[in-house]
Amino acid sequence: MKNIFISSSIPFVNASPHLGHVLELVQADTVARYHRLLGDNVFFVSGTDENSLKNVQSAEKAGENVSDFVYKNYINFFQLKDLLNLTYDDFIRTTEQRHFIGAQKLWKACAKDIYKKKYSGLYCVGCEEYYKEEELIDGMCPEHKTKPILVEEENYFFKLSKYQDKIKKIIETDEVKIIPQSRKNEILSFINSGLQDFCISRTNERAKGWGIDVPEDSSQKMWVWFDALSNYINALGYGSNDESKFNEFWNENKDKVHFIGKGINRFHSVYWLAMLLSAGISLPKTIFVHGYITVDGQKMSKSIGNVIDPYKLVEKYGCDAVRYFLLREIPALEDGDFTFDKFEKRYNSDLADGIGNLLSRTITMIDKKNINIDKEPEELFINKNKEIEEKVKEKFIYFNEALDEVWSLISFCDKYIEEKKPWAIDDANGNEIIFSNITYSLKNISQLLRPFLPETSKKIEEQIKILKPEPLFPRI
RNA sequence: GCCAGAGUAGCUCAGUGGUAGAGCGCUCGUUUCAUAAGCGAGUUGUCAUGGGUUCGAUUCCCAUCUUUGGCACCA
Repeated sequence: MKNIFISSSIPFVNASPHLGHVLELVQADTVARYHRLLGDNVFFVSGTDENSLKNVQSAEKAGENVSDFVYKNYINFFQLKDLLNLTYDDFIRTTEQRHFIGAQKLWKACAKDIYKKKYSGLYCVGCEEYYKEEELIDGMCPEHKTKPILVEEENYFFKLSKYQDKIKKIIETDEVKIIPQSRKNEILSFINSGLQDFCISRTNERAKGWGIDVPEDSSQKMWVWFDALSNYINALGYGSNDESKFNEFWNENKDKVHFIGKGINRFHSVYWLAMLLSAGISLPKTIFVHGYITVDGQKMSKSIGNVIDPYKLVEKYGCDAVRYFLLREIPALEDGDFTFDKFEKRYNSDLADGIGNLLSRTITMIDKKNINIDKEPEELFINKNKEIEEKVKEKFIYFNEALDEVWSLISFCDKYIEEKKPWAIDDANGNEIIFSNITYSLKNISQLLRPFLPETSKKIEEQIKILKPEPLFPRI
């Protein structure tokens, strides 16, 4: 039995969750469940990033108190757990006390690499953001069409440059493994372009008083990424009175996996590693970078109005149907596309007509003909099941391919039934073997599906036990 | 602009120096245990475009186009 730490990234709470957030959570959950089934000691954590200035701006726009606004959205994210049958062991909000303590401890642990520097830039008051000269249009803010003002500010910087060679080597040698390769290449080329120190604080004024104080300098707030990344270890009690979990699952443990979206790879694969190196804390083992979900080929965005609400989707189709679509139709490490048409085709052909129908026809015949299914399965079936089991294990992390293998076993069973025509057999003996083969496979399929579709897996087991057919997925 | 990846049947993708495959969809046939499901057969492609290397390229090389991503203090 080994310890495994698994994290999802922590999304901003400036809006409700969409299908893209759910993709990552379902992927991470599937892996967490898989390892628990293998007997590993899993700690799976998710959370919300609540200190960003974006949250403050969104709250203001909505005319709400920032804390209330953030809380409301936090609830929407947290409840995804029940919605999608997720199994995090902990959920950390970055406005929690434990996170503040941990973030500040990490800052202090990096103190030798932190220094103060004057920074000047073109600042748009409307956007509350700095712009680079080349981003301006005719010297004006592209958003507000006003002339930005030259602002000078003294901020804290982190000596990222110092870690360039070290990080490069760590990534090249897969000491920290970035999956897939293309994302690793991207990071390497970024590093090769030269790492510069980065700003890790902003003035209280610019942060609107929202965020975590820089230790021993309450005139500044920590830049949101510096605090946010530490959530992973803070959830394990880093900085608290009892750091035993932190030691057990992080510092003295190798198996640590971050699930992130492609947009935040750099923060994890470069900044985070540098911060940990600086603080003398051990590094994650794997960074698993997934893609984004488009809707009918377009980016999901509020302005287009094509944002898919996971709550509505689950309400309409059910939890496992949504989990199945995300894991089967969206390639694990690339972008994928959602449309209701694709969703329903997938649902009908794989879930209703595939596993659902196979179970249904099997149970009905066993029940009607009162067939004994306790016979030893034939070698053909034992071998076939073993073969699929191994393939699923091998391809597991490429969820779509692993599920494809499970479905090939379903198809194998359907063909076998067709060939044997058990409905035309009166002889109980012949049917006993046939259905022992099939139920043996169905039980196996149920086992294989446990991490992916936990509810469905349970239902299959139950139906075989009580022999009462109940559609797993009613056809749409 | 620079760098990297991708461009193969309606869709999602696999693949190979010797004139292409899977699943889904669709059409037809067939079975009846089943959620009008299952099974079988069939269907479609200038393998992005233009050159080059080669006896021969979709597969190698070059260019072009399209597309996706990265190009730091902005998730």
